[in-house]
Amino acid sequence: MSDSGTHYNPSISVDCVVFGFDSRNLKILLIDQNSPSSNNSKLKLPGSLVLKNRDLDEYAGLVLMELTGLDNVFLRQLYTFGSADRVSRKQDREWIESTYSVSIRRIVSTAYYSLIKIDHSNEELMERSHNARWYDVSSIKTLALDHYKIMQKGLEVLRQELRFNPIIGFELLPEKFSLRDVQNIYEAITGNKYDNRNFRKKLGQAKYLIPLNEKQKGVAHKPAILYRFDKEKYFNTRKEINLFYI
Amino acid sequence: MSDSGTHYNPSISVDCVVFGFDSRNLKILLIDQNSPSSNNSKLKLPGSLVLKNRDLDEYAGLVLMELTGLDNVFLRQLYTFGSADRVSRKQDREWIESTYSVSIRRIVSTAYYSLIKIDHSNEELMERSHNARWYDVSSIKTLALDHYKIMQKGLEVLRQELRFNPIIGFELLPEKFSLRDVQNIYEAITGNKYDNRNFRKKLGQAKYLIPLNEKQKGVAHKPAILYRFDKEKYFNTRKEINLFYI
DNA sequence: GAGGTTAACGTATAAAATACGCTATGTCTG
DNA sequence: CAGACATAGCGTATTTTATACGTTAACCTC
Repeated sequence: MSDSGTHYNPSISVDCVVFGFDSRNLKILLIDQNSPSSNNSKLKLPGSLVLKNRDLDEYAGLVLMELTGLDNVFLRQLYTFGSADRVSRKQDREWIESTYSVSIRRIVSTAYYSLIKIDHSNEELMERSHNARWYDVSSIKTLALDHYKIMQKGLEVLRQELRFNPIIGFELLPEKFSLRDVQNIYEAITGNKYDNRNFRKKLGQAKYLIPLNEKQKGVAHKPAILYRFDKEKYFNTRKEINLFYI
Repeated sequence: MSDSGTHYNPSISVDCVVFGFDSRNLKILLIDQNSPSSNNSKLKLPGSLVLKNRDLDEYAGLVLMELTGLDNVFLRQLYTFGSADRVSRKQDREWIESTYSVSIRRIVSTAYYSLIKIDHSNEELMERSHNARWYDVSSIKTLALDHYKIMQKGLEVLRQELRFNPIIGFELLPEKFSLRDVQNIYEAITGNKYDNRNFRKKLGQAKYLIPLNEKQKGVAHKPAILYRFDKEKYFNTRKEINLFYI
């Protein structure tokens, strides 16, 4: 975010773990921190120091809006990373100080995670204006600062959330999708494999999946019927979960 | 925490939602903010501004340690509250500024929740040195600052966590407990009622509940066998949860 | 020792999860 | 254009888990 340095709180930041899905693999939106002043190229999460008079949650939304151009996306708080030494490396500190024109000491960062329909995102724009691209989550082995740890936490929470809340699967899917897409996204996030016949039997109970009069085209096998997600039906027909594990 | 004012970061604090259980009701540990300088008595969560060079998570443990004298208690991050106006009321700001001898603007507070065996806590000490007492959660209708909202978030996360993780039930129970105690704690937290016969059938499958050669005494009905919780067996016999809801 | 109260065990039924057989419908290849 | 192939889509049988509820047991109080 661009603003005069003195308005930033030099000890509070937000970072966003932005997930997407390309019908096969889970993706994450990362910024290539390459700049004239630093010669080592390193990937980082989108994020920013927080302006002094801004709500934290609201500010995370702004950061995401500026990056993707998208408003009203799924965005939730993840965890707050507050190790005293998380910005202790000289090059990290210098990068932040030159970017924001502030003198920093320690930064507590509140991380958020967001789910985005990848086909809604303007990849060219993100690349041109922020050097941001989608990466395969499984291909990422290291990130700047403690951002790898933050990404891991994002994955953990995403998996946990998916157990109770199928909606997040639909935040990542395009408007029209096949039942196989749903299974792919569940498998990509949980790491489990499901029997296709039983999986679709389970989905068949869901009243919020509306079949369209449309099929896949150009696939070298029987084309699947496409579905859409009915948000209203979802909230109306969802039964109360009254269950616990021993 | 007592320290020279200049060492506090004036924009970051921790607050703790501390839950206990008295074999019937869910309790919360609160501090009566009554002081010579303020004449209105108001309850608040235990918490503190954070010293500049301290880890956030570690610092929450210290706050709890100073309050209860207990170390190594169950303590997890809950949520970070970062509204720009959460300390906007004049009396709130003045109370904080005089307590910590710092000038504050906005405070982002990271909230934690903790589970404590109520019989391990030294109630007299907590009351004498910190004006802290256990209150019935259901009796609390309002708290200082945005602490009521924080408490609600604590309850929400506790309920969510109890679905997958029975251990938290055992963090609240004493070393020896009856199956009825377990049911009571589940009912107190979830707000659901369970059929006692089916509930204990379910518990019967749990290999980590070890029956003791000991019964309740002095109860006006058939005395229940007491059990203990075997942490090792819990982690060894716990089966993988491979389930999701549509 | 009768009555009250909760523990503890049991049985019958419904619902959900799991395993796996089989046919249908499109594209691609020779 | 016939046959291979791949995934969609439907069905059945079995096991596991949840739910509902009947019954006896062991302690207290009066």
